[in-house]
Amino acid sequence: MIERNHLEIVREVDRSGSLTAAADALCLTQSALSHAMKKLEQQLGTPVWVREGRKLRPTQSGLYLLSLANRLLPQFDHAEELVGQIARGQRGSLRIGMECHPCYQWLLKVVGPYLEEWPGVDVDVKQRFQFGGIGALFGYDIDVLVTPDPLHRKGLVYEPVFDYEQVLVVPSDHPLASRPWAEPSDLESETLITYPVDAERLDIYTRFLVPAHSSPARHKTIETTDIMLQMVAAGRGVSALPRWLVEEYAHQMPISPVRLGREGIDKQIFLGLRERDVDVAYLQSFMTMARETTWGLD
Amino acid sequence: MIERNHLEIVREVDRSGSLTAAADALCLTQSALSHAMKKLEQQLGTPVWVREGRKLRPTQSGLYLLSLANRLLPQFDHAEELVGQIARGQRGSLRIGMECHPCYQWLLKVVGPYLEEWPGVDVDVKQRFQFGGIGALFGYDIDVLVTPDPLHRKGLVYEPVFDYEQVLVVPSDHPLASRPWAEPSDLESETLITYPVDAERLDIYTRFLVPAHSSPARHKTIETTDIMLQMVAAGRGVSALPRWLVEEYAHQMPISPVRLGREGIDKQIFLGLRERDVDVAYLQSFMTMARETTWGLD
DNA sequence: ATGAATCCATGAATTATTTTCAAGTAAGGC
DNA sequence: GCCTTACTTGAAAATAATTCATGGATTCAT
Repeated sequence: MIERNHLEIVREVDRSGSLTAAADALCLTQSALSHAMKKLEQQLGTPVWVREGRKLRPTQSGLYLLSLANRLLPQFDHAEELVGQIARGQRGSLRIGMECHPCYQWLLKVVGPYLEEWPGVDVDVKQRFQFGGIGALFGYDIDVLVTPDPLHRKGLVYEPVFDYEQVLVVPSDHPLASRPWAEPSDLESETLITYPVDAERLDIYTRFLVPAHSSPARHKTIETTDIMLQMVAAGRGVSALPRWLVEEYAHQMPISPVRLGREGIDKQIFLGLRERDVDVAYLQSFMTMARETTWGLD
Repeated sequence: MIERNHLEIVREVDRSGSLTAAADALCLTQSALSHAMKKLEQQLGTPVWVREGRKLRPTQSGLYLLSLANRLLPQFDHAEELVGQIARGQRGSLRIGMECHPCYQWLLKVVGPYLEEWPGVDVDVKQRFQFGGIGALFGYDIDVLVTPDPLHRKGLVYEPVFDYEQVLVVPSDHPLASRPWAEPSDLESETLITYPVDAERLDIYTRFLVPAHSSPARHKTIETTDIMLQMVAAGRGVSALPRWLVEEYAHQMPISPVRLGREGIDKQIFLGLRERDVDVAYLQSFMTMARETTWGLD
């Protein structure tokens, strides 16, 4: 009924003062405008203008349509601008899923500069997924998954963003603190503090304790990194975290990193995303910035 | 580019969950929708949906378009509803021009009930016109003119709404108060108070004093009826006003009406409007209510 | 007054767009 | 595996928008 072009005509006639001038401005003939508005007037059941001499005077309906045009047309224009930005990958929402607890500290470093560079992108972080991180990716609950386990699935791609060593954290005055590395058996008299996730997802079990058939004296779980490290500093247990993270906290509290085994446990963090999205500019940029941020940590 | 029908499609696909269902709801074929959206996607440079199995998942652009649709489409609907009301004369603006000072009191009586009956009509009253009341009508500054002088012009129509007698107002204890009528010479010792308009527009001059070559001792002008009558009541002068108005105020203050001359001065008030507007329902109704309100005054 | 110029309306012809029709492809259910 | 469902696509048909050509009305200048 009322279409965008009708509003365009009403606005332009008001601006330029005549059908003829408006037609020029809109790159149409005066006749086209006349026909178009006549049809609209028939549908509305009221004239939009009345002829007065050789001028057009807007009727009440015309005045109302004019106000409508001035209200709606800018919204159409703005919408097209915005969709254009989305199309060019300059705008969108970046929902980041985290399957790696301590990575949250790292993520905070990446997000700050990223938000500055991509003002059109809204960032959100999710840490709990009903069907796992990969399910969340497929289900479009998230756009990027931060994970240490790049489980390959068709339609997903992974890219490593940084390597780090997973170390044991002990109080600075702990006997292990001065040892070059820890043995699994060293933990048999300790309280091990971890994030509350399945043991299969904890490297200290899968790659250190389990192969040696060891286990800690006690096992506690804590949600947040800060509290976890305060517990360690207070001598209430030991934990396993990335070396860079421990070194960062070591300035503030009496904790020390200890290598896990002679060779140490090396880990990699990957960013996974849907194959379909690899060309989206703001996602690509996130990958790049994620890799670059790493350098400052090593 | 983005047209109303595109938004309509986006909204309906979201509602019904598939192109096919949306097509049914919109009374079009599924193919038509597919073509229409494909064209839009080409213009925008981004898909609106991506196929996922045999479902469509909205992209970022699609989600944005959906929010746009939910925002703009109701405005289109509302606009059409409103224009329909304007077309049926149920909505509009009624700007009333007054060329007759005391009529303002009368107008107040009309407007109250009128506003109740026509909730869609905005009423405004104007009392000063750069090119006279008729100029204001022609210039679309007002829609109705309340005037005692129905100056005929092509394109205008007048209708009498009420008759009244213009009387002299004197303090109740004034010698003239008990006389059956006043003579022009009676005013030669009086202060005459009038509204501040040209003498040619004051009947007490044109139809009473001037024919008798009389004039009052002094002439003062006052803008407002209330103050004018308080001045009269206080014995500071006499004035000329409609009898109904004087009788109304006589309950509250010591003033009395006196006929002007043996025959009295009879006047008529007309409503003038543009011929083009005579069929507008809310204007017609105003005329009717204006006439009816009069009855209560006689 | 009269003629020229300006502006809008209108009907017919043309052009463009939208819609349908008729296959075709791909995924999901049995 | 086969049937059903849902979207695509290209071509044809239907519809709508636009232009062209013209006419009527008003204004302006002579």
